[in-house]
Amino acid sequence: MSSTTPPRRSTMKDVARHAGVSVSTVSYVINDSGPVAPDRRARVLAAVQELGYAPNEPARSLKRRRVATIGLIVPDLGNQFFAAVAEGVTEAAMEHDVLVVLCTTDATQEREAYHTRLLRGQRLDGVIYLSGTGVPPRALQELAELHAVVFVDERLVGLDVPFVGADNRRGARDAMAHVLANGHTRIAVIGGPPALWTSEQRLAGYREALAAAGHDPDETPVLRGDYRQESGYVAAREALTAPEGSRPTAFACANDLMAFGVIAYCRDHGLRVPGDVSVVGFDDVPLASLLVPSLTTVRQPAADMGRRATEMLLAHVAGKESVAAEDLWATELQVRESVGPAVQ
Amino acid sequence: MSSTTPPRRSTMKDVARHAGVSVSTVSYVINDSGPVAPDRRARVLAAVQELGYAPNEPARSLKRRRVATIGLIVPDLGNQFFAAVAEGVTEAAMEHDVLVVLCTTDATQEREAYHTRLLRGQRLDGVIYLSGTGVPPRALQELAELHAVVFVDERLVGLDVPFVGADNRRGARDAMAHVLANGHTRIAVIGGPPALWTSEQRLAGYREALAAAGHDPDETPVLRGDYRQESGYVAAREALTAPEGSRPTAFACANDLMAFGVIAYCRDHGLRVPGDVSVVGFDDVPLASLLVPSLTTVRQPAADMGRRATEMLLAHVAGKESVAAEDLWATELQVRESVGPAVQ
DNA sequence: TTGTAAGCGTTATCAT
DNA sequence: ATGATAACGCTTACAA
Repeated sequence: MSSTTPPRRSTMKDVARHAGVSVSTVSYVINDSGPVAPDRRARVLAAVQELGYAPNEPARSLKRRRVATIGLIVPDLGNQFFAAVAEGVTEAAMEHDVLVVLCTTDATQEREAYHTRLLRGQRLDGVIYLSGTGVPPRALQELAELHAVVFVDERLVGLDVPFVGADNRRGARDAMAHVLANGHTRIAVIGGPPALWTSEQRLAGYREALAAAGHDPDETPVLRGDYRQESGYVAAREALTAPEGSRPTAFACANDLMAFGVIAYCRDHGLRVPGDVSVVGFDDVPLASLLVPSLTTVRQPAADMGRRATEMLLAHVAGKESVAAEDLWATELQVRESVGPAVQ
Repeated sequence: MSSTTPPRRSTMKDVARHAGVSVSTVSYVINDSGPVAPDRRARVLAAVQELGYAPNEPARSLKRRRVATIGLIVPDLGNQFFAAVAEGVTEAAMEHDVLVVLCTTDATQEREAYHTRLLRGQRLDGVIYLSGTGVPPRALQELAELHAVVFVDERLVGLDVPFVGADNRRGARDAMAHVLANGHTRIAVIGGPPALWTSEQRLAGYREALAAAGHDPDETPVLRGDYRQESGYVAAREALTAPEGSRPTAFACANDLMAFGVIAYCRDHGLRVPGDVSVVGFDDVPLASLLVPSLTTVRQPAADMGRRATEMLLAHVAGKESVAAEDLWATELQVRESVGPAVQ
């Protein structure tokens, strides 16, 4: 780290003096926002080079009333689905020369509230919000009034905010239909937190498929996880230590991480997948296809969703009023090894 | 998104007028930076509440010459190791009420250069830099002169910048020693890009262990990957389609992702791990323990490293000159299923 | 204890 | 085509 005293950065004034022109001329050159004679332009550019001048962004933001920065609020990057959304966001932002402020909430209301307040104070162009709790923090209402906001993946009701997500219900229906097509009758569902829209959508999809196949959805037990691996492990234990005969032969998991937990439980207890137990997940994170057995799951185009949300946000900021209120992406069932024929 | 016209945010002046005091009094209250009589303080607070006032950060930054924001440059979040570092950074930053600007480079020189330039212009308090190429962009020198910078994981030579990383050489030596202890003699190394310090350190560690066990390190073939899964897959193919008898029975992979690639190749080609082929990785990403077989690998405390780097950066910004030049973390071998006894 | 006013480094209007 | 100059919203001497 520089142990020298902070070398005072040069300002436009310095550049102007150095080039023998006025500050406005320098500004015109920097922003290409006014007519400048070729020779003077060259002089300015040379001075910029020489002094290593770079504009002071806070000053610029103050004047322009625009910061060229968006916020991204996301539960946790350890979940590759969220990581992929974040990648999509940063890539799209980069194409527009916009900075991304990253906030991770660990899916807790406290941290969601904290970051929402924090971003509220910033002059941001907008915020991409992935809720991990399903509960809008107080400040979110204000945030949404002050800035452009787009929800991604998780939809919060009661707020007039555009949404980018996947057709969760449909995806879950396909997953369950696939399990049923393999002859399973005793199926356990491992859902996400009840407060989340995605959880309920996926549950609804599972039930739809169950009903369509002539089952009574209410007879299928629903265990509640929290979308983390550990909770899948715990749920698997609960279901698989039930009285013989009522144990499920298949698990429909509301996300891949929990499905990984189920598979880990099976491995630790000598159960074969898919020999003894079949498993489907949701998300299709990169490692789903790598696992042995590879995981049958539902693909969500995470990076695309992040990119799209960013584009929507920036389009809105740019004044385009034709911003869609909703952008629902199709999911795609990925048939792999973790689902096999039912055994009795 | 708000379809109404942007509700002009109130300024300190508004609050002052509303509370019947001067702007300085408001500033004193907001920042708790001056003496204010209790009743007037209350009036100000009430006005703030009523108007929903929040300070204009760009203006504040302009005046204070400090932005309370750090930059984070990272190759890609799809690699859970980097994602974990990023989590550590955001958590530490949150504790200091500092924002994090996220930049992903996809490990390309172009994007590293782009983001370095971009951040150079911002008035940041500092930058946490994870190189994906090993090549410092032009602007990095300037960046480091202007801002506090800390390298994490990957060390770039020739720049006087503090470093937070793991003892890569030692970790690799342990990994290779473990493989050798299992009786393997034909071992293939899958290294990272030659330009990276981590690649060379790990390679050096492998060679050290080889030599210590009485092998000639030069007889061990080194295949070069790029730390991505696919390159591990390709390298495995290359090594395992070699003439019978010269095929390796074990792979030492410079990171987990490439080890996953090797395992995927084996799965696709009917080779058992660890029955036919043993594999060790490096990083211990969350999914390493989940894989079947679980991956024997070297643990790096990624989140801790991110946290520590952030603390160092902020300590430096706060003027504490006692910032260490280097912070090397111990690694820990995680013995799991993917390494077994050598077979002939 | 409170208020006045001078910047912070830009951008953009308006003369020239 | 160029250059003064007045904001932008805040912090902070300094004055009262």
